Amino acid sequence: MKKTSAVIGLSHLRVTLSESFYIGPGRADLMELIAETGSISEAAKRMGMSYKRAWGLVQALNEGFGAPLVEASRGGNAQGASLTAAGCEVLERYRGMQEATRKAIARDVEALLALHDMSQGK
Amino acid sequence: MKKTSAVIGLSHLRVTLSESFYIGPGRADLMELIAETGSISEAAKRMGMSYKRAWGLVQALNEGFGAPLVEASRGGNAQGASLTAAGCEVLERYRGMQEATRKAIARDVEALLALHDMSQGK
DNA sequence: CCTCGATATGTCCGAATGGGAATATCGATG
DNA sequence: CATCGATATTCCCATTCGGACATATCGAGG
Repeated sequence: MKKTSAVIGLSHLRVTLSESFYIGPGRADLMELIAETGSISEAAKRMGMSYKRAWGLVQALNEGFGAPLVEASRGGNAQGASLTAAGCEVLERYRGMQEATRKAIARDVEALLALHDMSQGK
Repeated sequence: MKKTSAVIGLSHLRVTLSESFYIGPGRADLMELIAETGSISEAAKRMGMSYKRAWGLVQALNEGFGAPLVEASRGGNAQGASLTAAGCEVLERYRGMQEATRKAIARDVEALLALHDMSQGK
């Protein structure tokens, strides 16, 4: 069984911009950790995924968007990764959309939780 | 390659009610088709999935929610499937949340699309 | 020119996913 | 009680996904 986010309410929001690009919770979290740590491998470790998978996601982000969202350089002391300006904006917009969605669906979530509890006789 | 919904903008909204239950676009579509056709197998066919998979999703819905959302009966002329009252409400609420989310993120989606086009020099 | 740390990339393999097909089951109807 | 249509359930197998591991690569600094 795959571990599902324990958050009650909005758990997954995916926004598609084109046939080849979308942004969802996993990609956003990875971008955020890359921004925080300055490293793809460290971000991968903190997300509990392999470097290979994280690197694949970065590829999907960059190639899918058509312009780099994550920039990485190897060698020397400048090695590491960071978000481009476009990457930062995509991430910020996504966080904003998450929050807007939470607010927009809050009442329905409450109603569903009530229905859920009632259906189980709690 | 799995066919991804071609819809630009909101493409996936998943709402988690408990550790064992969530409702997302695929499950909602399946429930809707079951309500329309009165049959799990026909709904599966229209969604382009196997009956087995559809049946598994129905199990996940019913067992995960803790109360039946889809009711099925076999034998006789009453055979078929339909949504329970709770199932109808879950579906309607989900559709409402989808619409509320689309409205809530519309401006951000527009901004991202503009950024996307600009980043590609279009 | 050697080391070091992080990126980049390929290979191998186990787990999970899901389809296809076969089969069993149910129950009203004739 | 035989039929029929749809649900319920079980095998088998191809494909995919991703982890583990091994290298290769880069480039500043000692």
